[in-house]
Amino acid sequence: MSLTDSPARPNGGARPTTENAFRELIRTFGLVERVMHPHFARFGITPSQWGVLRNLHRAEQEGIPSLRLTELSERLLIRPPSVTGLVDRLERARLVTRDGSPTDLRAKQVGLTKAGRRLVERVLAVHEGHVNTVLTGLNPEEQRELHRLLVLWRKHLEGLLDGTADAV
Amino acid sequence: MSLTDSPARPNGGARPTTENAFRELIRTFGLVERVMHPHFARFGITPSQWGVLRNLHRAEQEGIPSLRLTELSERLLIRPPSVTGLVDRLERARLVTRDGSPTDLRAKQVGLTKAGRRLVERVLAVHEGHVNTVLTGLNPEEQRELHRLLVLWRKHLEGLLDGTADAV
DNA sequence: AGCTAGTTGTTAGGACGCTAACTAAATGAG
DNA sequence: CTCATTTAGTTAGCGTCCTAACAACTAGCT
Repeated sequence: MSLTDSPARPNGGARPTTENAFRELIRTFGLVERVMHPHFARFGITPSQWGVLRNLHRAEQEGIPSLRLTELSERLLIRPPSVTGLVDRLERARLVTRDGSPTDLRAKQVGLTKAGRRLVERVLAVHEGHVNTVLTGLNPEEQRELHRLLVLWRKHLEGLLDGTADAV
Repeated sequence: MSLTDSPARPNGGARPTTENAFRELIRTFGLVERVMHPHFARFGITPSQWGVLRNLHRAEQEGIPSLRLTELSERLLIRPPSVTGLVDRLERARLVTRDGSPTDLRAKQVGLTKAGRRLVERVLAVHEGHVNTVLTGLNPEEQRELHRLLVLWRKHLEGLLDGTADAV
């Protein structure tokens, strides 16, 4: 993906344009990805696959044994065709099952297998520690502030997307 | 890539784990991408392709008429094989040229075509305005603060990547 | 009941990123 | 000079995401 525009480029010491926060987000995201990828690779899965497993696991803990593809799509913020492929690979790895729903013959119910559940628990056992490592560059107050600003920005972006089909 | 883990999930008002800033970064990034993609699509290019064109244009303005593939790879923070594909498509679209270097027969010099240069200038004419729109959700001070925190975090992540081959 | 309209998921095809493995050329040590 | 090593770029193959188009099914209106 990479919306990357250019690297640090000293900028000759001139006008720090409003574009800086923007670029920094993109670069930081790339790094977070690079740091997290090997973390999950140790368990034989990708970050995206973890998203699916984690959501199924959470649902289970709320007493919901399986989720529909559309439901997963909404939770993961990706389109249904992407979920299809993701679930294909997880199914092939025997980590999830995909069964037709009895009440709605179009829908598919995706659920964890025993192996899938075990994997999630193994990952969770070290996950929080790892996320903390990733975030220790900021103290708790900075983390809260960063979170606050990102939420603020995100709300604004959501407004942009909802409002404009494609206004300049 | 979507490191997506799950959506807002009210969290029942309980322990706001340190993971929040983390998740918010991922979600905000996804939105930035969704907002920027159509912006570039209007010009028939993708955000990644813009990265190439913009860097070539910047180089030209510094008196450097072309960049090598490796140089592009470093500036864009992506691996050489990805640059190959990117340049392939830009070449097919007649926006850049790829010529062998006379001094080093292995190297390829990538440069803007006339059409590529025109396109960059057309994009630049509206680009800053668009970036500003994207960022108006935050006032200037908030933008600076967000930038500061992201840089802080990024430095930390870079340390993690340099230091550990794969420590837990 | 019957027909239209909307939903659910899939397939097809494209772009982007990665690693691993390879070719061709430059470099450098003996 | 020659041979081993390093560097530049490409190819092959995988995983992720997207849009467009489609099949199958549901639902709602008459």
